[in-house]
Order: sequence, then C-alpha cells, then structure tokens
Amino acid sequence: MTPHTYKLHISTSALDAHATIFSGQLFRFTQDHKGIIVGVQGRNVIQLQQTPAAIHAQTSNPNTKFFINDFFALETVDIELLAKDWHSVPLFAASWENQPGIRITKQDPHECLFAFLCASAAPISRISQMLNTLARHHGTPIGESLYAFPTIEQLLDVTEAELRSYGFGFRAPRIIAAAHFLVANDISMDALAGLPYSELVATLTKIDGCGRKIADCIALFAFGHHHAVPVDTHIWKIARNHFAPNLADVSLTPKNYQLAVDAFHDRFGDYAGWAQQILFYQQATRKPKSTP
DNA sequence: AGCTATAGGTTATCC
DNA sequence: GGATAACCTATAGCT
Repeated sequence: MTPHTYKLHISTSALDAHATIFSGQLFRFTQDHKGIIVGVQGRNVIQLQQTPAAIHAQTSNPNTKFFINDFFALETVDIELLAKDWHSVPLFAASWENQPGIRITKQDPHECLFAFLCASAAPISRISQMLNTLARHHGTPIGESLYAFPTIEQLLDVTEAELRSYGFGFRAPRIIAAAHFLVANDISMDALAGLPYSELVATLTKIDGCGRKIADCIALFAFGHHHAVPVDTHIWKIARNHFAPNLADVSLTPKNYQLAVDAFHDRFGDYAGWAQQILFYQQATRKPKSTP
C-alpha cells in the first residue's frame, strides 16, 4: 500500500485512540510493542500512533484526513462538551474522570454486522480470534498479515464446517444464513444506511441470531444512530443499580430492555449511545473486587 | 494441572 | 407476557 499520513492535533481527552479502539466496539485491531495501533476498515489499512497532543495517522486511503475524521466522527460529535453536561450523573463523572476520550467509531457496516453476529455470549478475545481466523482464510490480503473482512461473495463460499473449525460454535450457521439473507433480499449496506433507526432494527432482527442488543450495536457502531443503547449484561447491571431501581428485581425481557434504554435517554439524551460506551468500558474493565 | 464459571445473547419451549 | 434451558468453546480464575 502507499501510505498517506495525517497529523491530527487532538487531546487524549477528546480522543483516546487506544481506549476507544479497545473498548469492545472493534475486534480486529492490534497494538504493537511500540504502541502503534493497526487495523482494517473495508479495504483500508489504518495505523495510529498517539502522543499527548496529536495522533499520527497513516491509511491506505488517499484522503487520510477525511477518513480519520469520519472514522472517529470528529466533525459530528463534541464528546468533551457532552461529557461536561453529563457530569451531573455521578457514575458518568467518575467513569469519565477515570478514562476520558472514549468515542464511538463509525465502522465499516459490512464487517460490523457480521462481527456482532459473532458476539453472542463470547468474550472479546474469542470474538477477535473468530473474526481474524475467518478473515485470514477467506478475506483478501491487504497488508502484512492483514486481511480485508470477507465480502458477501467470499462469505457465500464458506461452509458451516469451516466456521466450526475456526471456533464459531453455534454461531456458524448464523453467519451463513445471514449472508444468504442479505443476498436473497437484495439488502445492501447503503440501503441499510438509508433506513431510520426503527426500520433498521426491524430489518436486522429478521436475521437469525440477531436480537435487539446486536441490532443496537450495529445501529450505533456502523450507522451513526448515536442514541442507540445496546443493553448487554454490563449495561443492564448499571441501569438497574444506578438509573432504574424499579428494574432491580426483574429480568431482561424485551419490555425491560426498553425501560433500561429509556433510563439512558432520560439522562443522556440523543447521544446516549456514547454515554453507554463510556460506562460500559468502566464496568467491563473494572477489577472484580473493586466495586460491587 | 484440572476444574468451573463465564463470556457485550438469542431462541425455542414451557408456563 | 415472562421464565428456563440449550446452544459452542476459549480462557480467566479458582483449587
């Protein structure tokens, strides 16, 4: 690839590249011993090195500046301003003070869809392993041990047995069915991008293995629905412990899922998804012993 | 070293 | 409507 560089002047509290990328929204990025972060989006390679005042970015895309600005939604969202507003919520204030600069990235929708289809009941390390193995075997090489995520055509050639051998388990048939579902219904990522939130979720949840939570992940991480709040086990815990005591004794049914989402919207408004990510990171990475 | 519980859930089935 | 088990398996956290 021909590298195109761009020096982005930004503070770590407006964008902490490491915390953002390894906060559980992306699964195929790595960091080397020098602290350089490398990953793939679509057919582009991204390389990032952060210093206190800047991020040195390098991509295989001719317009690295535009690419990076779009990827981190820098023009769209002023997270420091939002965080300031949200400091009236004690749990948020504590999370932000501990780890500022976590943003929502705007991911390649195709990979994002399949990635989160794999995410059911799996720890991040396993999700990464599944996706990397799949890309290595069926994706197009685009750099030193870097592979584009398999296209829909490439996915149609993968068998369930192969996926199971990569460690997909019960997720294996879902991947195949999803690829066929998209092709059979002529659903493009561009078409999904044009849908309003509720229609997007309605469409995505027709895919076997994609419930509300995974649909919300895709809506938030790939399609710019900043208000989408994926309620996983950690966010559910936060909602019932801090925001909605009335949920303390109930289980996570579809109805209660929505009540948890409502609790986030009441406090964080139109960018509740961003607040969710910051709280999620705090909850998911905290030491088991520190706070109950 | 061997064991257990859990991991950013979803769905079929039962009440 | 809501509760329960089953689906796979890598791995962290125990003994």
